[in-house]
Amino acid sequence: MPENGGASVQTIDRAASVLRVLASGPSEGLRLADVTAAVGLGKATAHRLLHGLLDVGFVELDTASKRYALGYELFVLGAAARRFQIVDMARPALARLAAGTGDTVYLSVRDGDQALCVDRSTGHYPIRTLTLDVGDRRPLGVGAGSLALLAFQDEAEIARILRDDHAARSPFERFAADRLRDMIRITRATGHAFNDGYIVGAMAAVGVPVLDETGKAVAALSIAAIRERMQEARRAELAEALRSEADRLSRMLATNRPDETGAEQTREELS
Amino acid sequence: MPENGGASVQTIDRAASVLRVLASGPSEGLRLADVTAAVGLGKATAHRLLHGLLDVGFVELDTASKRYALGYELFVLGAAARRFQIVDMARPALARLAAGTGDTVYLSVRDGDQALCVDRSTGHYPIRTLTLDVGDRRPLGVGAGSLALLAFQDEAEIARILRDDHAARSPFERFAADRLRDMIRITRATGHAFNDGYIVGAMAAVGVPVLDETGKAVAALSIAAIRERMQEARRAELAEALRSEADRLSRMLATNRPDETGAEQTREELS
DNA sequence: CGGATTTGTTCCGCTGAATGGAACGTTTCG
DNA sequence: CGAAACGTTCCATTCAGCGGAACAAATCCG
Repeated sequence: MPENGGASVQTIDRAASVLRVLASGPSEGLRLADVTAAVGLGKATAHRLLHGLLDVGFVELDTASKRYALGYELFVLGAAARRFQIVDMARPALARLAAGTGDTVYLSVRDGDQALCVDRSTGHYPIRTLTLDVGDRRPLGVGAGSLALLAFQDEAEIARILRDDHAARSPFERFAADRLRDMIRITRATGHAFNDGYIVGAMAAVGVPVLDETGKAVAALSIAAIRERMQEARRAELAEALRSEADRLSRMLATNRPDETGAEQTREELS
Repeated sequence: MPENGGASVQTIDRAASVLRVLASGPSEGLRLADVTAAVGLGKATAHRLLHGLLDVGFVELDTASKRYALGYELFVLGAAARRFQIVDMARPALARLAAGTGDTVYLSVRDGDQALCVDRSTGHYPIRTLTLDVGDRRPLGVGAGSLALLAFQDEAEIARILRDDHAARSPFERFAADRLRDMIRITRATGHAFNDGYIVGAMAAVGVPVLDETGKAVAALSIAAIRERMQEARRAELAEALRSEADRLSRMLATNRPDETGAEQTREELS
């Protein structure tokens, strides 16, 4: 029984590959031949998949140039993935934090028992500390943002994760269950998570949760810098800056208003 | 040979149904049973599809609550459908126009040989004229926004569409090829399209193109109102307001900067 | 301009991927 | 605690998807 690549449904797997190829291609779209080459399938197969995706609106075909591109339905579905709306909402906050501190700022959300980095913004400070890429995952609890997410979950949830996820955390030796329990306590007491070089020796990071109405963390903002830039006093200031933006986001989530861009109000012209 | 519903690839069609069900459900996600009921498939089938989608990251499963929701990969793909980025960019413009005029404002993009309405904003004027829903399509040329899109395409393209798309336009008797040719000429001369009750008698609309660097229309802004609110003078004012926002959008597309939210600049805190 | 080549589309017989009924666990609820 | 609903796994059957090949259309080039 040959291992096929981890997909449980072949067609879904292949269709997803096709979509990803289109996503990474130019916005004008790709020709059938390009798609065929990139996904490594016969042209008949690629053609059939593309037209299947065309039927459901995930792909669009410019009949003149015969170029395939991602379609409107996919855009709609992406926008309907509401958990991630926070990325758009938080973009200005990340930019302000990066500009204000000079360091690298991350936005993470909880995804199952992992923290998923969904956005990043880089400040001007010359030594850049890119420990996480957008799309990267960490076990819950490992790293400042991830720890902030874990510390503000339900008690039962935390207990389960500490108990079950040993395997996932094992590559990070400083994050065993008993050490994590202490960290969670401190995080809750101070309101922010602190990672003092536990993953990469020279690097430290602060993280704060973004809470929903029920007080559960749905996202985390964090800042990473070399340890010299993370001593007591500065750390407190960073935590404070993070907290202020995180609160703003919490309020935005609660009211579901995007951001006060509406400052510029235009008066009535004709009625 | 029973008609199955128009899908050329069954699995893609079914998977798309599953995703749409998840999209229309609550953001906490849906249980397997809910999905099963909504798509009308056996639970074994629904389960397999969901796990196939899980493998490619289009769906996420909260293992504690056993709820399925749209996943991060779908969000990423949606964001990669760059043609539609303009929706986010244009939202403030639509809001300003709706507030400033009181009427209904539409954003359309070209999709093949159709105009696709991708966003709408409603003003306060009591008589609302909702001729188009978001997601609706019209043949290119039919309606103010659609006409603005058509008029600013390549010559060859326009010729082909006028020649080939009779069938698509036939439900709209006032938009035959020869009449359209005149309309296009006028639209180009004045810089805006005008639909003086050609679709729905009591309704009129103005539309302007959003041009890319090459001068081709990639989108259109339009305003619809009852004919009384669309006389000569007001029409000119509306066209002017649309034009100004459309130009702004063109510039945004060219530079690919989102919007000048960055008004509030935070000063350096520590470096 | 016409022949060669590359690209796109359709066809069709074969096959294994997807199917779904059923049986087995697991959770939920009264 | 027992019953009902829900989630997961299994497996024989079959039809959906497969892909080689033939055909058609567009593109290149001498």
